[in-house]
Amino acid sequence: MYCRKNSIIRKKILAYYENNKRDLPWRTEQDNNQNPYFTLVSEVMLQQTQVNTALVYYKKFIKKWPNLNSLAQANIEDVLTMWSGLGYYSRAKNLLKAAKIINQKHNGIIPEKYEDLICLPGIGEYTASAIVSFAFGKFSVVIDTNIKRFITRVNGLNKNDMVNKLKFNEIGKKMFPKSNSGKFAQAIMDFSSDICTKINPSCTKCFLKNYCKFDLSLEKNYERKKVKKKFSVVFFYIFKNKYFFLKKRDISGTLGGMYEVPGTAWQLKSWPKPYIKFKSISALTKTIRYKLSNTDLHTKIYKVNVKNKDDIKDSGIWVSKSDLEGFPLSVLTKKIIMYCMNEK
DNA sequence: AACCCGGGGGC
DNA sequence: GCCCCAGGGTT
Repeated sequence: MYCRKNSIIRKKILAYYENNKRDLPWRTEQDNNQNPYFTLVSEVMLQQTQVNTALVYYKKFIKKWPNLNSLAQANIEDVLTMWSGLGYYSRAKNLLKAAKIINQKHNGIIPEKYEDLICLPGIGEYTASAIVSFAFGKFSVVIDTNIKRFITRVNGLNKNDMVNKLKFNEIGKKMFPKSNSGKFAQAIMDFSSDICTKINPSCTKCFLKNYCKFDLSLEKNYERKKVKKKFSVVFFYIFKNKYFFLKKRDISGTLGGMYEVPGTAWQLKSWPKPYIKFKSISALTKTIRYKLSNTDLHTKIYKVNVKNKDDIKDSGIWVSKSDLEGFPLSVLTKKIIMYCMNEK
């Protein structure tokens, strides 16, 4: 059934986009014909990460690996080093894996079919539909949280409406334009970051205010807040002159393949064996409280000045400050190193 | 210090 | 569906 309201929304959103669209480096071609590789890299970086944060990494990444083939030849340590500080490092691993699979099974060409894309590691429903419509110009209902919020607000939905994935898709199918779905999705995202923001949306100046059933009171107390889990960890900054000791984490598991100053697991039970002997000679240097999405990390840092590098009965490497940019390090590891290096 | 933003994957 | 992922941002 033809819906006049959706037609007006489409027209106004697309017009807004023409005049206000963000100038982003992956939006290189026409709106439904973006470079598929640029789309892939940017959309993976934008998973759980906001545009301004991803931008710097995106530019560095594309400069180093300008096309899919070059990325497929890369090694994981270089990709993780590039990703250092961006977080959620399994994205980097999956992106490299996906590039290698595309090289082997798809002749180096990023597949155009949703069914092929969604089989690649790190590519889920959102990213697959984004590539399909942004790069290949096919109709696809792209659903991210901005678009969910938009659909919820325009239709005045509330928590009693039991809105789930299917419902969003159903509404989206009627709302997204048949020939410009990718452009429309990107338009809503820009609109959401500018006008239809989560907090304090600019409803009074919004060009859709007469077509929107949004009621601020409906949105209050939607989510209940989660309690962050607390963990205690100990790290050892072991140094001799300007060199300090780094250990590579096992490639599988959390932060796999990243380097760190050696430490305990998240639940502190006892000091790991190679470091027990430092217990008596080192004093607590610093406690850092480091908060992430779901965790509240209490880290204790011990600085240990060793006389001989052989004192460490553990596998690892000795590096100095100037070597650091060549290694994949998490933000917390960087903080610990910076603190210990600068502290007298 | 207390919130907010946010997609994939494993279960 | 729900939880986790070892971030970054604003107020």
